[in-house]
Amino acid sequence: MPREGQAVISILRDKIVSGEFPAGQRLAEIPTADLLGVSRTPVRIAFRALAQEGLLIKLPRRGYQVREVTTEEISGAVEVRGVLEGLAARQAAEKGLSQSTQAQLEQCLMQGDAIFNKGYITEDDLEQYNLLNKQFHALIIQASGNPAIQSAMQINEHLPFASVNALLFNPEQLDREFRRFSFANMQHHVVFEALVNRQGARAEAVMKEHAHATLSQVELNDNADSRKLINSAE
Amino acid sequence: MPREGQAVISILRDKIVSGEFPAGQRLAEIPTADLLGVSRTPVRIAFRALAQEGLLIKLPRRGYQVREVTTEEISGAVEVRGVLEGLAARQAAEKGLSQSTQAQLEQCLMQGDAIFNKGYITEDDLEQYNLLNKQFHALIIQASGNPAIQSAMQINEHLPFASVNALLFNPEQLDREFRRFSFANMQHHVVFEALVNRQGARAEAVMKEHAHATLSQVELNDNADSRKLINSAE
DNA sequence: ATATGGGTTATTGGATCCAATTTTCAGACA
DNA sequence: TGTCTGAAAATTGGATCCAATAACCCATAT
Repeated sequence: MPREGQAVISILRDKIVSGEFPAGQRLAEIPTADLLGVSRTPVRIAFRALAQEGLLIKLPRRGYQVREVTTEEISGAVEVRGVLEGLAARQAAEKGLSQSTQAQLEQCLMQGDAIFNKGYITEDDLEQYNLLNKQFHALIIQASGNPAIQSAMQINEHLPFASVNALLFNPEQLDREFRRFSFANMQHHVVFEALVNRQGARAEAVMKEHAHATLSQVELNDNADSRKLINSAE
Repeated sequence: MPREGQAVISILRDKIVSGEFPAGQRLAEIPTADLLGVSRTPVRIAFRALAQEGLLIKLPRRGYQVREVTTEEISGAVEVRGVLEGLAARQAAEKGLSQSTQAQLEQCLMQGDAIFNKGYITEDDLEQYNLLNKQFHALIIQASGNPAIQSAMQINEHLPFASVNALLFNPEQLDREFRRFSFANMQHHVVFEALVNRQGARAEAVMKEHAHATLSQVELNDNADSRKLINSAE
């Protein structure tokens, strides 16, 4: 049985978040199907799914359109991520960490320290840190034991630039980025400490603040061309 | 053009949340298509959509299954709703209410007061209050100007019993329910006051607490049979 | 008696066909 | 020249057809 359906969704999602399909672009079924070399059926399903994710908007009788994402929306989504991850941290603290989760979080922290203890960073370092960061956040959401948090974040996570999975950095100012991400790594330590000590409110507050650190408002106003996006595929 | 697609999703969603398709029930495409008198295509799309909403889970090669919703999941979803609506209230307070929004919120409060000033309630009252409640919450989310909040709540809102749109009450203890909902209405007043006075943190805290009030933990442990669900269709 | 293997069946996913509706363009009339 | 009307084209959505694959069952062999 052809099992391309999921692939079509991923390909189209990539083309959207990478900017290959620019914001505002209209997408019809037939040209898209031709482009991907599949029939209209999987494309139709993909369009619906991506519309539900919020990447496309449906124009009645005119197909779909790549959604415009404004900086207001991004900061709104970051704010949402903050409260959701804050909630996850609080619930994880209240519930207590399992042995295994605690060990895995410590592992993340140690590997992060190794990166920043050098005193400088390279692009490769950031790529590696991106994976660690992703894992750290995923572990805490897991540890909260609240599946609704993950569901609620799903939609947000697909918005380009708003996701934890997409670190945005400026390769021309690696020293500044070093300070930024090294600070983020220190915040991870604080969150971890709060989790271990069962300090729910503290964990929540730090995590909420941490959401802003990952994507600072300053970045939003920077020149987009000079930035680089590490978008780890799922 | 046949335009039943959206209807198929709604019908199936109804059958699931109403319990006509009990939790754990397996659903295959062909029997479902026969049942609804449509072809497999719209059913397939509906299954995918409902799976993304979290009402169905996909069993590889075995179709879909109506998802079991545990009380832990419900209270988890209520918690998520709390932080999201809390965020909405804070951002609405920080941003300030528009004239029109303030007027509409006042309208909701006045109509709510009219219901509870009688000193007792009927089932019809609760039905009416359900609409007011829904409108009140929707207005605040709107007023936050943060569309990501709405997106994030979307998934949660489809979980039965966790939604603002579904008030759950016990018609055999209308006096107790009177106290509960009259208290909820008073909380609305406090939220409104905080919003008008631009007290973001206060609005957030009260709203977060208010989420718990709508569906108290006590209710979860009650005998389900004696309760009645008002589920206003969207 | 049980386990394994082959064949049948159930079931999903993609491709194509068909119907319906809207949009758009062109021509005609005011 | 502008506007209105009608027809054609574009496009979506549903139905059906076909292929592929995994589950299931029975038979046979150890």
